Amino acid sequence: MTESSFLQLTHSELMAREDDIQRASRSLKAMSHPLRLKILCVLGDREISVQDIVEYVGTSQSNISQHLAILRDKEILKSRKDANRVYYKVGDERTLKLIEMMQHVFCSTH
Amino acid sequence: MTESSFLQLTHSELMAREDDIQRASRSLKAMSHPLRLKILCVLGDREISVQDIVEYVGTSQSNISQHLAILRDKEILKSRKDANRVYYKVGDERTLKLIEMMQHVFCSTH
DNA sequence: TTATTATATTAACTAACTATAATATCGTGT
DNA sequence: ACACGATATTATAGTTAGTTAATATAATAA
Repeated sequence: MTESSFLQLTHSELMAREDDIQRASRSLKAMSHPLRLKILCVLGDREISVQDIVEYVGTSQSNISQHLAILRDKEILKSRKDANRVYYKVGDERTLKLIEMMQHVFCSTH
Repeated sequence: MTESSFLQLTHSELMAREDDIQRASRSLKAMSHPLRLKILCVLGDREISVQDIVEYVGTSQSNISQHLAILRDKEILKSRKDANRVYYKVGDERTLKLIEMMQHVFCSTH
């Protein structure tokens, strides 16, 4: 451990990094489930209702609802209620960019 | 489900997407653990030995070794043996870009 | 008010992940 | 051959995440 940028950090800078790591890993973990990732890809920059997501993704309504709750709790998605339907979309511009970047890295056609 | 880009896809295109989703979620899951994410951030574009990673990240040698194995198995990291030491670095340029993008999205200072 | 559609919640069971401790392997120097 | 340092592997036990089925809530329509 002769050369280290880490050793030049103050205590509070190290703590900030630790916070970033914790927050990032929570978000990434939320995104890393196949069904949830598929939800994100289906959404893209659109806003889609729960029942349409169920049809696109192809599993039970209960299962989708639970996965949507996880993405909502981690602030990756936000929801809007209209009449008796609920619409979901990606929470912010940076998350959307990250999803696009993931598609660039992992998708054969993008 | 009136308007759908998904409905215009052929069977093999849908299968390719399914493969992309599976592969991406496996990789993201591997990256989404706090210790593994910290390893990736510590590495950046450098090549670092196991014992230095142990010191930087701060857990047992056994624990680090197991997490490195997971990242290696998913082809996120590659390793090189020199004498009785093993050096790790990020597997390819696209993964490195993705890590930088994650830092851009999640880190207070980057 | 009753029925119906859309979404969310809860319970139960199973499977997967994690950290620790103990042990094994592998390379190097004596 | 033996000891030592570096890394990997295995076993175990605790924890968390996943799917399914059943039920609840909430809005609308009849």
